[in-house]
Amino acid sequence: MTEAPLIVPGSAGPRTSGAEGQDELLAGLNPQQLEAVTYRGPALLIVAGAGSGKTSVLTRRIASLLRSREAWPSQILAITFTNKAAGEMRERVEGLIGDAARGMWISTFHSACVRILRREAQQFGYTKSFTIYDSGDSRALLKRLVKEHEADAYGLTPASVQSRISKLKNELSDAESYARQANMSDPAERVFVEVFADYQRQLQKANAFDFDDLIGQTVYLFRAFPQVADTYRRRFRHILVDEYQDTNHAQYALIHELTRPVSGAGAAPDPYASNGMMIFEPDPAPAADAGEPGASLTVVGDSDQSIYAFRGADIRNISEFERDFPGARVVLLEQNYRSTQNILSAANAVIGNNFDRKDKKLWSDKGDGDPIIGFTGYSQHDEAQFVADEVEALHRAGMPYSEMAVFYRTNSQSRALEEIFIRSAVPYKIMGGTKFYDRAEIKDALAYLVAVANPADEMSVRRILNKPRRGIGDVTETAIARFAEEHGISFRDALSMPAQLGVGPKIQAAIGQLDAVLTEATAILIPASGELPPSTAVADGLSLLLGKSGYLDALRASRDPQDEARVENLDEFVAVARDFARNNPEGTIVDFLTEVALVSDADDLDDESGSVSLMTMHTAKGLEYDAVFVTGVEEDLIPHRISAGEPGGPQEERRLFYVGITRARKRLHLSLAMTRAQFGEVTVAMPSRFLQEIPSGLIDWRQSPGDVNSRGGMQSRALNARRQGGFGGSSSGSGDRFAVKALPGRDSLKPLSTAMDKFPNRVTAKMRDNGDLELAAGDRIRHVDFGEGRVDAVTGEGAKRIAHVRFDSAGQKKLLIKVAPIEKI
DNA sequence: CCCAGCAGATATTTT
DNA sequence: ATCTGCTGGG
Repeated sequence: MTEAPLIVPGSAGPRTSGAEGQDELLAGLNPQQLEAVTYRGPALLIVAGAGSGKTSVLTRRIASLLRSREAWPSQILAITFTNKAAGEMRERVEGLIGDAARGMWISTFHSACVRILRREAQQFGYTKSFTIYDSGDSRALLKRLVKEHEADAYGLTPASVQSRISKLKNELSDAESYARQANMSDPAERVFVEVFADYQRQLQKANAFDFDDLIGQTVYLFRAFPQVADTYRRRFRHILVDEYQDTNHAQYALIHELTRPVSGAGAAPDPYASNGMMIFEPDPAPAADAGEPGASLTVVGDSDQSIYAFRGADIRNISEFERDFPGARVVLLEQNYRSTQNILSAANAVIGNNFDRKDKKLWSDKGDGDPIIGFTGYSQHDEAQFVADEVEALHRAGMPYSEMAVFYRTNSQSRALEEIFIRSAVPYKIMGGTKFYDRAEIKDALAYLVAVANPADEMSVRRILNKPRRGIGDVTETAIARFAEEHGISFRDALSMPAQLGVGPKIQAAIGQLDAVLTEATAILIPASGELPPSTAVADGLSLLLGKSGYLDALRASRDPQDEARVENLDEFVAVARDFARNNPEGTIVDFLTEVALVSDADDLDDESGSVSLMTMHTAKGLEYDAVFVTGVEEDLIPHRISAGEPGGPQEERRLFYVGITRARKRLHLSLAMTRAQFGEVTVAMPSRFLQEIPSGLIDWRQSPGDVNSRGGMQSRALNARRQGGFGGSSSGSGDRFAVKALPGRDSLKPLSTAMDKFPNRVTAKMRDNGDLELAAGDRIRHVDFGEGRVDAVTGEGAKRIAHVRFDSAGQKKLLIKVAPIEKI
């Protein structure tokens, strides 16, 4: 990449002079930002470090294009990473220039592709009411196929097949093209190809796309139907892509297709080229009508924040941008307007350990700010308590809850935090994670809607077949499927002829009733004559389906206490549908299902709600908060254990950690726990190597790993037995709190160990080494926080012995004997 | 066909 | 620890 060209405003390439009003759009920008907003040319790469104001630059660039009349809103396509980011960008552009912004496409890759596919689906064997399969749906389908093909005999699991298919689709590969280059003498490969091909057939039959197809099939569409592609090439004159470092090959290809010159292709394409599969490396269509040049492309990215390699993000898309788009201008934004210098110094020190990156140092003129706070808990609950306490302290000091966020590496870590937050009455909300739409009852409700919207989607019809219980079991289901097969009708249509299925009268009645409900709902949701249904149709249809199917009644009649919550969830879902109607008066059931499929919980825009946000570090990308808590900063968590074996894994984890800490404006807290429960097992955790990469002077440990660690007694000897080793630490000396002096040369190439022996003897009054404490049922103990109690039982062995204690006032607890602050009395 | 009880897998990150 | 899927008795 080139270095940042220092540009004098006005010297930039061909540009239309923005009329009056441009000045305010440009106010307060630094020279690089100004260049990024005003440069006009075919291709622009904005390398934007964390917090360098790229969103502001992007929105102003769009506003500037619109205000100067260089573009109509409809000529702009802006791609963001999440729907939430899209919504925010739209709001900000509208804030700058008002209603003149209406008509722009600002959306994610997936949403944009769905819009295109819905319009063009008929071109290649789909209908516009196609279903979108989420990961769970495709997993379910693959589960069936793996079984049918007996692929498990070759070591294939639904999960592994799913991930392989996804990776291939991200490379625009399909079963056929994969088979051409695979070793087909390997039976496992053959059966994989079979499953892959069958999977694709089933999707097509169900009139469904999976997430990856949304991108890949759009690329296919553009390549197979140049005149369709031309429509969009003519339309979108300015394409802007945010988070470009996280685009995968399919997304890259899509952008490439869209930015080609209009081909003016008149040649009739073969609509069934390659049997409905994707086409590869097509010859560039000749520019017949010497028409429009390709759209202008602006991409924004930061290779230090590339954290989606696992789903095919290819960092080369950004690093080779100039090669791909000759004549591209590159602008570097390095001044950070978000964080204090302490936070940035820590971030720089950490990311500096990635060896294959271009050096880039963020700087801030905000001053040092507060030190980073470190804390080491005995357990994840202890850690969570620290976070909750600190949140409360900050709140009392005047910081709104909505300005605080807690990050973790894996979704499962949110549990402990939730428990403690509830107990501490800290208002919080979880972004992403186990989603509302993942609950069984919501999926059931969705399946009812899909059964109406897209009856070809057999999976959905099968799902609701016996929900609620109608006495329809495996035997009946197979009978229906066979009848449909024999008569060449769909599974759904077979339901309308219960008498011919050869099943008992009771079951016939049940099927007939289900068919009637679906038919009635169809009349509401999809009026025959083609007139638009009323905006309340979706909510009405949903209520009808849930009511007349007996689904709600069955839940209400149940005495399982969980079912009460399920009814509430369904009520909420109906409320979601009503909300949708209010926001989208013209919205159809298909629009509703699309939104549900693509808009995750994290996209909810109600940040005003005054709660602390909990999310994974991945979800945190693009967001910022006054105070940030990064939790679970432990080896095997961040960097995650599984990443260790993957090429580039640890480096990606480092970037992820970097993303986490650069979200903070004023206060950053790094915390970890010495023990963590996973799979019901308590494991001993070690501080993350990344902690040592932060200069010690920047972290103010409330309780350091050394404090919590035992004083090297027998307990930790086993752990110490691990080879200790140094590793090119950050140029800024690693902390003496971490006793780096005791380590061998830092240029040692040995794998880094974070064995606790790095954390010296800093025994505090609070810490104990209970390694040899013998406890038995009936013993009485005293706990620092919980007071006195009686041991009910002791389970586990050695370092993992757990005391089950009934405290006199604090109730029942399980304690890891080795580290719990307890004593026998 | 339904249910209870048990065995086994399962959690990295996301659209 | 929790969820899913299987199995055997109703």
